[in-house]
Amino acid sequence: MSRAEEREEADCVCSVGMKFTWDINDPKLPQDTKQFDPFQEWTDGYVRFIYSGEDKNAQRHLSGWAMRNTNNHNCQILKKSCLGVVVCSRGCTLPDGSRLQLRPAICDKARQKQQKKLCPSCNAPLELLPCRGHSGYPVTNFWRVDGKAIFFQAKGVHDHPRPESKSETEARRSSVKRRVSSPPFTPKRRLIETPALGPALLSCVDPSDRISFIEPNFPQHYPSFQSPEPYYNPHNPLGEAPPTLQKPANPRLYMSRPGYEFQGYLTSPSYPMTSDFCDPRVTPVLGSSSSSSSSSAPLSSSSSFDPQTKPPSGWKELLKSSAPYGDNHHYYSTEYPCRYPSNAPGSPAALQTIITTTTKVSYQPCGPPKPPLHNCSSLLDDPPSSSYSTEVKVTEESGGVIKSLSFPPDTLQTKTERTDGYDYRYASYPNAYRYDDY
DNA sequence: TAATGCGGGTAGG
DNA sequence: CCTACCCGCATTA
Repeated sequence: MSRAEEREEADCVCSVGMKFTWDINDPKLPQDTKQFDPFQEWTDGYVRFIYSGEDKNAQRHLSGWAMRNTNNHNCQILKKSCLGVVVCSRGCTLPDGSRLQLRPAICDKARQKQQKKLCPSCNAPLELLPCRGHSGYPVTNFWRVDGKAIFFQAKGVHDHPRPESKSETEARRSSVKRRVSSPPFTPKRRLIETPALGPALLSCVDPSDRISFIEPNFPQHYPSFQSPEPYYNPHNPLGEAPPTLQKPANPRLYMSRPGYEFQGYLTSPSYPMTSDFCDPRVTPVLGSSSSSSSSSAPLSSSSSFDPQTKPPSGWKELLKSSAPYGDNHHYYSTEYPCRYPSNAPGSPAALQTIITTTTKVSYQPCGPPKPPLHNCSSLLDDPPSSSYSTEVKVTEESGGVIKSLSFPPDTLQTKTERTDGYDYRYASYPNAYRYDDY
């Protein structure tokens, strides 16, 4: 590594993972990592991190978001997709002014049960707000162990509030259990998911729990990475819908940007493109949809999102569950900056955010048993020592064409139009960029 | 009871 | 060839 790079490393604001140009599917991942990222509980956006293989949280593939295992038939890469968040279907406000934002149970069965419960606060049914931050599909997280490092890659921008973190949920459960075991009775209806305390409970939980994963030792080296404050402001009173594009400078945006676009991973234009960011190789192609996509004409058709057809299956349930809603669900539309991201206020690029990327995934069938697969370990068998050449990567990938589209103008309206109580949630399906196969 | 992972299998693109 | 996703199974906490 050159001296210059080292220096860059020192004052670079981006994560170690973002400094390299890699994709979770690459046969070879950066091997010369000298530094690891501190564990990030609330990753969001198209980010990459390289954690130490020793990091307990990374080992457990932890995430603040409720992520469930997804079978990608690739034993080298663990894939997880976001389940969203469970909220009160009525969007009621808890005594403390916050809103219920439960962590969806990971287990399908448990989740179904969970959804049958009622809001501990207003007794309205609970609703699962699915995540659709990745082209209308749930945000996905990928984990891969390679050498001494654990590579993490996330795709998509969560378009829903944060659920309780795992530790919060656990804390709540145990505290409830305690309460239940000691007192002779417990209001039955409170047994819901364990009630009311959505955020309220936070006050009962040891503060350390809120960020404490298994090893809370990591000082946030990258304060700009994760905001301690969820971008979704649960305290926002229902009545007053905040400025739509109000996205308070969201620190998390500052972390995910380098390196992507070149690969076709896209990066949200909303991510600051300040020059002090790392990856020097990056050549932002974002705003210029036309330039790099001469051959992508066909795709532009995808820009005509049709919430009615576009959204994946999960949607039906969505509709089903949200349809009954009345009106006071503004918060869905107004408080999810992710869906209506903005960078510089007033920036036209504001709505172009949710760009997604379809990365080619090398399907690596696992296990030798069945078909005489070439050992899927090929991925790992690569001489770990071989130095990783980002340059190589770039050239290889440059064969692809990044297609980009701008959000249709109506995206802007989605917000104001949404008065029906549910359609707003399906208004913006990006699918703006695609990675073209040669 | 759940969280997690795994992997077989399906559907749609 | 992929991706998303459903389902059951096993292990662990």
